[in-house]
Amino acid sequence: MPPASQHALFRKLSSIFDLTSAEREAVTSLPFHVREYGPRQDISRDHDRPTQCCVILEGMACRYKIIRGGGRQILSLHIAGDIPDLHSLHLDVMDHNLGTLSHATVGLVHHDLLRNLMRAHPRLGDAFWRTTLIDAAVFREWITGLGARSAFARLAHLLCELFVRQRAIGQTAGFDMPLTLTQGEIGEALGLSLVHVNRTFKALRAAHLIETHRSSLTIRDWPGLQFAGEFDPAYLHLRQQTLGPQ
Amino acid sequence: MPPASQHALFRKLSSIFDLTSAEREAVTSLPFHVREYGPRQDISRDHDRPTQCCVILEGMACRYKIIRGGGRQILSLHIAGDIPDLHSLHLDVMDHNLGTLSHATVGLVHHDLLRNLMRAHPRLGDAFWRTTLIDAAVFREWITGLGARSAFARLAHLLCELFVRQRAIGQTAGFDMPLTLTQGEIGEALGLSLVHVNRTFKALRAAHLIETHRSSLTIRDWPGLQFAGEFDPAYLHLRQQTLGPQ
DNA sequence: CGTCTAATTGAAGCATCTCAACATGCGTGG
DNA sequence: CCACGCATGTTGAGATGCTTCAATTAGACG
Repeated sequence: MPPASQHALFRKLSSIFDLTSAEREAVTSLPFHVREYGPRQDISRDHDRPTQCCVILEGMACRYKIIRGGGRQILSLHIAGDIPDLHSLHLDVMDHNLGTLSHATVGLVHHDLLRNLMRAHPRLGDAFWRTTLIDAAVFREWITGLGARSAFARLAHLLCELFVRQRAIGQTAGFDMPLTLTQGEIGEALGLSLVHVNRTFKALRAAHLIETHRSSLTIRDWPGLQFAGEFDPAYLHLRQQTLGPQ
Repeated sequence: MPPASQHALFRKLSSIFDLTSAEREAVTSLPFHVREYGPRQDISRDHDRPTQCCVILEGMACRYKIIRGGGRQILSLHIAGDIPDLHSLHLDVMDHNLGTLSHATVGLVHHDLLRNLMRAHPRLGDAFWRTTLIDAAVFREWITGLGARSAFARLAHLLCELFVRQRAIGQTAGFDMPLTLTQGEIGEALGLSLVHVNRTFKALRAAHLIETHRSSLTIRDWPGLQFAGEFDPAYLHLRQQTLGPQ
């Protein structure tokens, strides 16, 4: 149980509520099995019956579904601290795939151990439940974007969400954030073609809202970008302090 | 605590796992406050901080968000047995609205009572958690439809979902099901204009997949409709027997 | 440097939207 | 029981946001 793994999970839960020292101890002593994945590898697949959950420790992963015709729809993006298959604790069969986007390190924990932890510490159980509820809140926001917003607003919104979530785990510097997703992957998430994502990036740049670099992005006009994306971070249900300055 | 309310909630939980007699007793003795709503009334609103949860006993409700410009995006549809604001137990602030579509009867239960129930019966707690996870699974499927499927497939999929869910609670007769949603409301759910929903209905009829009546719909070709909508009921995570014959 | 992946741009096509008109059905009051 | 009014459903025609196909450029890495 390496320090990095404790750190990511502990930070995640702390970003949600205050742990007592007993709870902290219990989480910290959870035995993880650490595993490395290359980019574009599946962690678990549609129809699988997982027996463990994974905490992302490093890198980026996504949930996705395969569409008839060969394409895929990305359902959510996951960064360090996320537990993207926590639902498998109570939903036996996977109804989607979970895979990496970049190189990633994950910590694997057996379902039984998590169940025991939650029985012994009901408040921790509630905190884990809460993380799955926040997941659902993010899904709702994505539905809204896909159903009712233009490509311009959708992309702006996605960038806002990534910025706030990455800032909450200390991965941003000022208004710079890492962005290793390809435009094709962003298209798979936003339900847009690669070509149109490219044109939409161009439009966001032309509106002086962002600057793009190789594998990072700078927000030039944060209020403007939020407005363009109709972004209100409330749906992320972060504690006030994790929203950070600005 | 009228029999109808017990019935809907009990059936819901039974459709998810086997209750012991003690658990059954505990659920059955939950004190509900029954309330009636007219069509198109809000049960709770964005930014509210609910102190109770509602079980739909009769009628239809939906979650929705208001979009800049006045439109709205419907996020999910809810029928008898659903607890569409169960998330408020752990997410203080509503990030969307919850309103009725038709006339509806709901049973209200205070958060505290639910929390006590779950502390006393952890397996019931898991069952409630599971219902919110199934909600999230439905969101994922909607994201897939909105992001990657044509209007034709989206509408077919929605009808399949409504059919299976209504059949699971005994609201269908053969291949007939009630359908009180207006085409405008369906458009708000599918991210389509009212006009295009109308044309898509016409196309589904022309393909001999469905027949439409005033406030009900008959599925003429169930395998065909499922194929058209790329519908696989696995994401609803129903127990096998509630999937019923066929 | 050559090779590979990702980003960029142009041009034509199409799914879906908007605007507008009209039809149908149902409830209500006279 | 009929007549009106309102909500819902239906259809036509033109506009547009996004897609697809195709080609080119730029960057990263051995």
